[in-house]
Amino acid sequence: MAKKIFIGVAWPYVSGDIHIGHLAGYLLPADIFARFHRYIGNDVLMVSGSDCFGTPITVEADKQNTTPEEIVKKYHPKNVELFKKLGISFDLYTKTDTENHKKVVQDFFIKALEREYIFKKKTDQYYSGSEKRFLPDRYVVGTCPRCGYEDARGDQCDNCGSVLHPGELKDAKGNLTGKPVTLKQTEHYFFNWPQLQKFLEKYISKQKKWRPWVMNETKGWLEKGLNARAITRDLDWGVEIPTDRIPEGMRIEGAENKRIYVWFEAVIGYLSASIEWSGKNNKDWKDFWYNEKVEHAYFMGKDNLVFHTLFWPGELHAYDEKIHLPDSLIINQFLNLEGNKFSRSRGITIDSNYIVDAYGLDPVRFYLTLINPENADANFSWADFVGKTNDLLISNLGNFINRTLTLAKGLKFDKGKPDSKLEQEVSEIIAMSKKHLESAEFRKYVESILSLSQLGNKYLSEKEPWFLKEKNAIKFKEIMSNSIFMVLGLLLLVKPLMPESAEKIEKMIGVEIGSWPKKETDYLIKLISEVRVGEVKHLFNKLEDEVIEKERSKIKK
RNA sequence: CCCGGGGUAGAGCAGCCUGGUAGCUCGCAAGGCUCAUAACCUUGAGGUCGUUGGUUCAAAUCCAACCCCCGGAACCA
Repeated sequence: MAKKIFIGVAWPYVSGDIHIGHLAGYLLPADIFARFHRYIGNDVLMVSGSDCFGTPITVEADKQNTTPEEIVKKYHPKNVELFKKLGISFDLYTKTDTENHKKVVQDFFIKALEREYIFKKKTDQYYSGSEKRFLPDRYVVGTCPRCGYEDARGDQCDNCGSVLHPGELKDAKGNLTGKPVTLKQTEHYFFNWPQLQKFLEKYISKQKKWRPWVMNETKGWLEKGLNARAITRDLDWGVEIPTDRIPEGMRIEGAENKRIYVWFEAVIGYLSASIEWSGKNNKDWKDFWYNEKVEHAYFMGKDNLVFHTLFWPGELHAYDEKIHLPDSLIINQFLNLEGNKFSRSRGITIDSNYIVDAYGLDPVRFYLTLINPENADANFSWADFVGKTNDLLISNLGNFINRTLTLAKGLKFDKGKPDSKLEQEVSEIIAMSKKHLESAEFRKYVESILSLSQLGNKYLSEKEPWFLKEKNAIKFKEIMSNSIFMVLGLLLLVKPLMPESAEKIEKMIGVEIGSWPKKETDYLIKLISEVRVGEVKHLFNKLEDEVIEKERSKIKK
């Protein structure tokens, strides 16, 4: 019955700053989803890795006066360590500069070429004589030929919105050096997107699990029509073009100075990482890629949308028509910080390492999931973080568990049924949470957890068991048994979201829930009699108001 | 310019597809309770649903125009 679930998580740039926007945007949602599926007994493969190629890496290397290789060496282990600390449960977190990845990309390239989805073409590109290299269009500025705007970019004028072609810009110069650039002919491989238009339209029409705005955006792209795009660039850092495997007539000049470009190559990491994982774990990656019963879910931010809704399915189809295509594309909007965009250079950022060290992993996981930017941009503010942590996580959830365990300390519970109305309500909340987890609606999932602890708090206030402890021990035990039932429900629900806290609860009550049971409430009811409350500790610590000012002052304006 | 998203009480959001004079959480105020991390429970105040028009007996919800914010195959989740 176990289903195979492949989870592809967007690949962060190796030198990038993994801030809480990344966490909220795709890392945490993916992890919760993965934990949930393992929990209910599915066979999960979750992969990602550091994106080692692309301009930002070479720029960073130049800045630090070193090589891209050194940058990868320096930052990749940091990412690995960070994800371990954040509890992001990758089955494999690799990187794109491995031999394996290069080989898979080259195989992929050759196959798409053989299947005639790739053609070659000569174009004019901006060339910087002073730097002796071709510049991406966006690295070129000049005067717009239409409106005269002086800061127009190589491919587009931000002032009048005109799309510009190479050569149209007047007084074109490099935006980093300010030196003039000229046009120079260069030959590249292009991916033939128009050829895939029909296929992709059909593919899109079959998707049912995408968020509405994701579908709309994708349809918008298709309606405009896809254009062929170059998949190689004049670079020296990236996956080499496998010229010796290319038929004579399809070779291009100067291929040794060109590389397969990141947007085509990075997504292939999902496949190459699966292959690497299978080699290391003695498993067959094909079970996850050539299998009717497998489900593929991808997690990323909205900037990555078309690469995954159109380009990756298109590439896969060009590679092999039998390979499994993405099913769920769980794409988030952006997280802002105190109303501003995250920006490392402007100092508007919160380092993931720091916030977890300072405030604990689970409170961060909790809050970022609560405000997950699922359908619209969300905002992280320290005031809200402190408020929600204190008022929801601690006062509502933590407090219910704490007051129940404090009252129930030392009690031995008999086998028996809880209050049937309560059982019904708990059962409904559990079913609701499960549904939200399955459909990747994580905000609603957190809300349903809170509705259970709120139910518990209400129950205790109504029943006032503290009066009965002496007067009516039987009634007292009955009420506490019901409360423990709700604590067990919370334990069940909280696991994918806050694994550390779940473990703490298990320690305190002496009971573990290894896997998500088929009949949840029946199982929980059976567990009640096994509960022995030991030492009770607070799960989370309250945050002082001073935190708000202290942290806000660190964010530069 | 174009494509997509958003604009609903002090804050964060749901409702909009399938019209019927607004809902959730937090905050705030009052009361209750004391097992609990000044927590918990109850009640209440607070909104011309971005603007302007249109359709309709009736619009946050449908239509049109406009304004503001975010993203869009450089970098960036």
